[in-house]
Amino acid sequence: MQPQESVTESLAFLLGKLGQMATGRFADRLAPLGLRPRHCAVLELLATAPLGQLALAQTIGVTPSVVVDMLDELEAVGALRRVRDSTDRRRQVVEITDGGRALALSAARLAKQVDIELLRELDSTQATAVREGLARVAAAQGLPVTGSAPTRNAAPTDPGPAT
Amino acid sequence: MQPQESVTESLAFLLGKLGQMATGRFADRLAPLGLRPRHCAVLELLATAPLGQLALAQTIGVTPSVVVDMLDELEAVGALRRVRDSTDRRRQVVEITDGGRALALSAARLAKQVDIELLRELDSTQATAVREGLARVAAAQGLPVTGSAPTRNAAPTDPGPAT
DNA sequence: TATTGTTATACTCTATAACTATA
DNA sequence: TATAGTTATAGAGTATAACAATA
Repeated sequence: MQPQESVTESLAFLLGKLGQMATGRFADRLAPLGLRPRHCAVLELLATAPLGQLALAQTIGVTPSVVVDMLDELEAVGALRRVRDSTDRRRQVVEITDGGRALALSAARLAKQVDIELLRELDSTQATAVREGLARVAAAQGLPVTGSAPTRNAAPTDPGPAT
Repeated sequence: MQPQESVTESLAFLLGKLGQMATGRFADRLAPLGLRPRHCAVLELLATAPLGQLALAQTIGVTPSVVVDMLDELEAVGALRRVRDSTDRRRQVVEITDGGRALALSAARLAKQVDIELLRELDSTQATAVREGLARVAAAQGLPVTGSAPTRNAAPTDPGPAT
């Protein structure tokens, strides 16, 4: 089932290479929009409902300070706004703007284009198998449904009793 | 064929997340050996034949200065040695040691273990489909056969008239 | 005292550019 | 002048820790 004897033929290693390549490609496409790949998870999450920053961080599986940066950048592009919560003045609720929704849509189109290029050599059966297989792997490994992956430890499934 | 409407469901994005996760897992396993994932490509390449540093850089698709660092680290672990070329004293031929071969073997075993964990939820048909599909994608995109992926542009085959 | 968001800082990975020693 | 390797530096990505305002 795993016929390779070498690291470079392993799935672990191959995924790393492909991930780097795919992210790079997508980032290039996204650049003209003023976005980077990780921003997309935020936009798509907020498209569903406004969210506080910590909840956001937890959901996409990154640390809060990273969220601050991403929100700064997205706010600079007019894709969202932070609204102080009048009930709890520590909180800021993050809301997507119409511009943000438009960006998310454009980004989704670009991602689809990249996908087509990546899958160029596969027939639709193979492509589907890869897609579904990887989705299953991601689910089994507990990757956040949406959002960028936690780099290392971080058990996002069990954030503990906090909040 | 690409039924998703969102970035976060795209293959491009998914590969990025999975790549990060897989690389992190593998790095954790490798750490006790004093290795990191990228070192493995070097070791496996050298296992075939000694090589000069520039050739090495080109083959695995990274910039020469990165090779210097990696070789320093691998030499510190006793995995290889740099031998000055007596014909052309600018060159250093890099040779793997027995220790290096042993490390490469251990690393391959660890990679295999990680693969098994990653593919835990897939039956062997699906696992094979994913493996073969991804290998095909990698080939189609021109990833270096062995070694870590070039981050972005970098046409290592044609460095151009610059310098 | 705990929590929300922020800033400051550090570490990894990778790249470019300037430098050395040879050729 | 060109090439092999090296060093110095920079940028993107992420994380931890200390801090301010508020609860």
